[in-house]
Parts: sequence; structure tokens; C-alpha cells
Amino acid sequence: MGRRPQIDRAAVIDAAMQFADESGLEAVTMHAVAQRLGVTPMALYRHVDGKQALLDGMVERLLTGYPLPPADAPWPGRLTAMAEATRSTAKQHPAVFPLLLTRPAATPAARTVRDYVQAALREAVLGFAASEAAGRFRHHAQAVIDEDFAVLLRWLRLAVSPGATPDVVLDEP
Amino acid sequence: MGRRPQIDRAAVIDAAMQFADESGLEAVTMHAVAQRLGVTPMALYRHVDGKQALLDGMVERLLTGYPLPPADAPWPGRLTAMAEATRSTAKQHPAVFPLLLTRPAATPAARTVRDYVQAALREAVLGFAASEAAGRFRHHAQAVIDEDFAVLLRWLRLAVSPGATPDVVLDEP
DNA sequence: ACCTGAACACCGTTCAAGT
DNA sequence: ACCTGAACACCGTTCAAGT
Repeated sequence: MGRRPQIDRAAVIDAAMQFADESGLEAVTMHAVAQRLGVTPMALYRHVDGKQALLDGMVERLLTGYPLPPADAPWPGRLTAMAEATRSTAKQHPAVFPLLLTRPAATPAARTVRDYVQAALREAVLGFAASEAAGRFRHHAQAVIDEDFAVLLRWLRLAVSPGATPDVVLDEP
Repeated sequence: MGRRPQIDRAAVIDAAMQFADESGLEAVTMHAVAQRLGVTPMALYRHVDGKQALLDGMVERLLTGYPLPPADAPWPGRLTAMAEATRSTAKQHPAVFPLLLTRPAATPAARTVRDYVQAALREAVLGFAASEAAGRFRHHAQAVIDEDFAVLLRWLRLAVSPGATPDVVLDEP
């Protein structure tokens, strides 16, 4: 008499992600996800706390897929790592990606990552301000400055245009 | 035999905005808006092109409410004006405000304003970079620099945290 | 413990019809 | 031209019931 659930929380979120990438985010429906799992809609409620919780689970899955440098690493490295993680995520789940911009603080994991990026951006801007005020930039090679600003600019653009396609945002010079 | 429509596009959008502020954005429903206007849901379709178009109309209403400095004005003034317009909008329609971050390029008017902000931000960052590279900051009073960065930082924070309450974003130091 | 069946109130949208 | 009535397929979610 094995009770084999065969439909745990991870499977539900998996199915939702796949379905979203196939048919679009707005097609992710309790009925549709259930059908894809060969199960009744009501069966999902045992494993996720309703549709909001399902979407939150998808966001968490998106955010926790990649390791990030420690918070006290230099900000260009942190932003670059986030950019790479973001690009990978966008490539793997292009349709789910917009959720990141719509529900950024829905879960503790999401909040942690958002604060991580926010802290890096703030450091970047304040760092530039402090550096130029002290005239320290003359000690840097111009190429390094340009590179740092390229990273910063990409994030600004991503932050400013939530509706933009990730690839466009990340790939443009 | 006056045909007095008594329910034009503006009235539909008005009702939707009011209802959103009273009952939340997710309560804005074709049925609900129609009921508030004392009319059948299907009557709305003569004046707005479905629900998406209704939401787009609300975004446009939000964005076109305030005049902005010309595009060739100095960027701090442009960002400050946008900040003031945004704050007023957020105060008047707090529940509708998130639409701005969700559907930023839905209509031509929305696209124009987004490009306006994006250009100002880009100019701000590039301007700082160019200035420090040339060592020109020594000619500025530190107070002016601080003020410029305060404006820029607010916009960065707003851009980075779409889910944050506007008042918190705009009022915090 | 896990899933089903039947049902509920609601949603956006259509069509044909009234005036 | 503008609005209504009845209806459609669908949505999230509940409840009681099966095993």
C-alpha cells in the first residue's frame, strides 16, 4: 500500500514553469497546470497554497538557481555575477522572467536577492561619487572605468525598463 | 431625440480609476466598472477595446497629467520634475500607480514618458562619468553634487524596487 | 494522506436583438 | 448609435466524499 504522492510541490512548480515557457505566463492556470500533471485542479492545493503561492514558488525557483559572490565582494563583480545569473535565467525561462519584475519581494528568498542588487547599485553610485570627489579616478585606467560603467548602465537599463526583453536589455552595448 | 451617450471613454476610465483606488487594482473588472456606471459590461466595449485597453487608458491618464521640462533641459531638473509628477500621481491614485511599472510601454504616450526618464538617467550617469574623468567636479560645490545624487538615487531606488510603496520610495532619505 | 466530483461565484467576451 | 439579455468557456476556490 505505497502512498507515493507522485505530485509534490517541486513537481507542481516544475510543471508551471514548463507550461509558462511553452504557452505564456498568462496561460499558467490552476486548471492547466493540473491537467499537465494528469490531475484535478484541487489536487494542487495540497502542495501549493493557491495560485499566488504558485507564482511565488516560480519566482523563488528563478532566483535561487545560481550562486552569488559574498556581499562584501567588490560591486562590479557582484553586479556582473547577477547579470550572468539573470541572463542564464532569462535564457532558460524567458516567459517566466517578467515575474521577477512583477513580484520582486514576494518571498524571503526574493527579498534577499533584491536587497543584494540594490546594495550593489547603491555602492556603485556612491562609490563613483566618493571617488570623483576625492579625485581618485586619475589613478584608474580609463578602460577599467568604462567597464565598470558598462556594467552599471546595463543594470540601470534593466531596472528602468521592466517591460523590455531581457536579451535586448542585456545584450545591447 | 438626443442620443446623449452619457458614457464615453473618459467616463469609463474615470470609473475604473476611482474603483481601483477604492477597492484595489485587482478589483477592476469589466463587470465591476460597468456596474459602477450603472450599465451592462458589454456597454463598455463600445468605448474601450477590452480590458487590456482599459488598463492602457488608465496608464495614459496617469502619465499625461503633468507637464514636463523640454528634453534638452538639464537632467537634474528633468528628473526632479518627473519625481514631483510621480509623487502627485502616487498621492492621487496610489492603487493605480503600480500599473506604471507593470505596463510601461503599452501606449505611445507611455513610451514617450519612459524614454524621457531613461534618457535623463543615462545622461545623469554618463554626465557624472565624463565629469569626473575630466576632473571637472572640483569646480562644483559639494552641496550641488550631493543634491544631484540625491535625485539620482531616488530614481534608482524607484527603478530597482517596483513593488515598493511610492511614498516610501520617494520620501526616504 | 492524497486525490476526486460536483458545484459556486466570477471572469472576459460573443452574438443577436432591441430602441 | 448605443445599450441590453442571454449565453459561452473559463477562472480560482470550497466542500464533502472516496480510497
